[in-house]
Amino acid sequence: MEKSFNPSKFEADIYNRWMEKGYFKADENSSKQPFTIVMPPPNITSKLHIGHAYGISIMDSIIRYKRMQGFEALLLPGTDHAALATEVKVVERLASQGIKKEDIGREAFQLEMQKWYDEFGGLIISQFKKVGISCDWDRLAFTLDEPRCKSVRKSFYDLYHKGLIYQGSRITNWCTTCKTALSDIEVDYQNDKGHIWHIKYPIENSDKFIVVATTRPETMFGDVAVAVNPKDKRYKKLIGTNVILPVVNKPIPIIADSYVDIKFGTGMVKITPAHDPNDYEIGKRHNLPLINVMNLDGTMNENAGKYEGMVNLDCREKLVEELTSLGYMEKIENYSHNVGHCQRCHNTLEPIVTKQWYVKMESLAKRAIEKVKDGTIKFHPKRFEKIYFHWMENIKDWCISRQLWSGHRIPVFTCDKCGEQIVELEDPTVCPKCGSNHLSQDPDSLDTWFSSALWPFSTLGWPENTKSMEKFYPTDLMVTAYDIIFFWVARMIFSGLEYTDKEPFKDILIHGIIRDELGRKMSKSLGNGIDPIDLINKYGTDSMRFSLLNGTSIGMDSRFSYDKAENASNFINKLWNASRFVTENVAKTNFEVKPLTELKLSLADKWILTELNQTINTITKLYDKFDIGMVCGEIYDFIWTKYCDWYIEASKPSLYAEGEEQLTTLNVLVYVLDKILKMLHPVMPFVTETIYQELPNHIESIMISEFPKVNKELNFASAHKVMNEVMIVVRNIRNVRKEMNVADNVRTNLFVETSNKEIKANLEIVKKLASGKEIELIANGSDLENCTMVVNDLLKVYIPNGDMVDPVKELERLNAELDKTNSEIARAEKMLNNPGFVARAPQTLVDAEKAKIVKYSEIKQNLEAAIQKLSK
RNA sequence: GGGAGUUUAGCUCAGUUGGGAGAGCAUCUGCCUUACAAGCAGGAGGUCAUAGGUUCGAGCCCUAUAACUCCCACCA
Repeated sequence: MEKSFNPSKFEADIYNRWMEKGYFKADENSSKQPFTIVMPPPNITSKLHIGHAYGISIMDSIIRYKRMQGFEALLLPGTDHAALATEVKVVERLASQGIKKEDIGREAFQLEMQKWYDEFGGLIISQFKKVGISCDWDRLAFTLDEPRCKSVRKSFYDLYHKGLIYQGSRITNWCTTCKTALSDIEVDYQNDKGHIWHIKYPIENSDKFIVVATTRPETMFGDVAVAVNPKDKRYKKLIGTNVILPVVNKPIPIIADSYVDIKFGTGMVKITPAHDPNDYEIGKRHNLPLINVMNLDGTMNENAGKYEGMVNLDCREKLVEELTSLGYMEKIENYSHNVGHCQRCHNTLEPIVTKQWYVKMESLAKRAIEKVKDGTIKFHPKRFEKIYFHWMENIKDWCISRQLWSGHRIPVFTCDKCGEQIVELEDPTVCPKCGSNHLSQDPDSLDTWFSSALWPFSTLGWPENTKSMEKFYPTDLMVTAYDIIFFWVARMIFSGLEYTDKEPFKDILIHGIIRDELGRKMSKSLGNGIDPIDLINKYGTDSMRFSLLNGTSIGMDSRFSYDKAENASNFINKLWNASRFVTENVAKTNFEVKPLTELKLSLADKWILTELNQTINTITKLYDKFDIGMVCGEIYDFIWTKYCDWYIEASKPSLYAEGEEQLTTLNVLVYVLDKILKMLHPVMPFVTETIYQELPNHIESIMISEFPKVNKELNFASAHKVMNEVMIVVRNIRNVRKEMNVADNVRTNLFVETSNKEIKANLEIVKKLASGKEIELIANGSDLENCTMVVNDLLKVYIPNGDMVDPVKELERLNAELDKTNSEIARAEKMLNNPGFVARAPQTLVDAEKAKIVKYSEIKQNLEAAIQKLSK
């Protein structure tokens, strides 16, 4: 093995070999139990970002674990066309060349979209491969490809004919830049600073006036009433009278509606049903007309009189001037309030009444709620259920039409002659009602989330009854960030239940987002984004994965820092060097693999094997809980602290001996390393594969090896306990040496007094760990002069002081030890003297406290004897 | 306005059903000990946000308070 691990040298080759061998493929004809994760398809809007890398690292770790456990593991990859988001990008790109999409027309524009998809789709896939994900590339899906078009068509067809899709005119959020309607959740609210204008509306046939406040004065051309609260005593008399709309000079009635807040502003609200959702509702209740004053591009229409054709904000400015000059302006105040913005282009949205397609949500939502309530679908962490329920229980009909040229076109055809609406699985050519062949298709596209909602089953071949559907559906796990619970998770759930009659997945793992070092969201405008590919180039894929995963807990955000990447990199170096140590010693000897049960194991061997079992047990549970963050921490500790710091050091004496002892130790070293690599492989696929290939008994690839299981034959509880005590003594000896200012490179003789057979048989281990020069077993150390003593209940170790130790200091140290021991005894006694504790605490705990008293009393005696001797 | 989350070492965060406060980084001391100085060994550093309560026992459970973060709603 080389001196250090060089990721860039190995990774691409290893990945290609895995692909060539077909390890990533999932076989629908397999008899193994399936485990399926369908990957959330990234938008092909640009390249991979760190959030993708994080999510996919979680998924890949889980899928590799399941594969090693013998599941037919499928990680299904794909990409999303993200109609609006991508269209915005393509429009921007064309604009930079001075081209408008209208200039080139729908068909040519779609070619531009295709160009974009080809360019970035390929890039994203190659980047995913760099992250090392083991997905079945033969199944690569795209939300806009042929099979997915069929799924979309079928689902629309079904919903339409069940009467769950309808067309209606109502007020919707409209982006005047993107020139499309948006669904409610595509609106981002921002607190914008603006003004609130207080405008006088004269009362008809009177010289008095009322005052209404508005943040959008230009909408007054659409005013059809002024509303007051029916309980508002100030205005009771005015209800039913008219006010004159200034500039327009039209009478509108004062109406009563409980929606109006008496305390807010003047308690009078101008009602503009065509441009405000609340006014729209009030208008409906009072049968008021709708007066639309705006064109879809944000300019004013004929209802704005002389302002027709003017952009709304210009109109606002001019109108305010006119109102002021005519004396209608009461006052203008600064005002900040939440304003809806387009999620994609960030432009201010205008609520406008348009004709759109909607999905009726009530029945769909009901079932989707039930399946989470009854535990068929589980959220991890569970608290995200609440967010889901809240949204589902208050859901409004879903606006699915978008006035875009990209994405899935709405498959509704209308007969130009008789007006018949036709929705079929294939494009119709003649009208089934009148036979006319003059049919026109709805010009609009579907919300991109309409196709995303079908993803868990459209990717498996639905609506065809494929073998893959049979084998892998319902899928097992969905892994995604909390920010798309509404957009995606909720919609997949009701869609899956509606179309396939099954839940689309059993478990949903919700992860947090990766923030920057200061805890800020990564964003283009802040320029604080971290490119995962840069990280891979600098630290390697395994380090990147580990730095994103280690120490995270599910559902929680985490901060990225280069320290973490450094730490991961150091960890790999540690593992690499430990492996080098093992394999080089294997190479030096006549190594042969032997079953460990046939070997005479040392105390340290038994200890590490018992620790290994415990770690396997813990890690398996953590993987099963999808808690990859803890998996990383647990295995990090096992490798670094247990295997390297203790076991490898303890193994050296017998390793440098020859014969049976050496062979045994090497076998244990190799055995444990093999398990380590396998446990770590799901998280760090490349370095583990590289090292694994150096092990003497390896198979073709670690990827297809079996995940470690607890081996009960290799559990040594009592040896484990003894070794733990030895370790405590060793630590104490090291501690004493420090206190006595013994340099680390100075070795001292050690005299050991013990009745424990295991310790007697493993003195070399103690010598090695405690920097001993020579070690000798003695029957009774009380005769030894001028020694420092370290005690435990199992053994006493005497260190001859030589000239360098100050007896006064040693006395101080022993007294401090004694104090500590006394306080331990006092603590245990206090607990045992508490009748409540003895009566109510579990017996094991009570016994443990009693045992402590015995143990520490023995230590106390030894310390007191030593102190007495030294004081003489 | 409604809801959720967070608050633990200087920093980033773990902490399983309540049973002696943990890691990484940073810091201090000593070591080039034949895997690793990207390392080893040993320290120091905490009123677990605050105040109550339940309990033999609370970082963990309950109640209130404070600060920060996020989501939903969108009062002109």
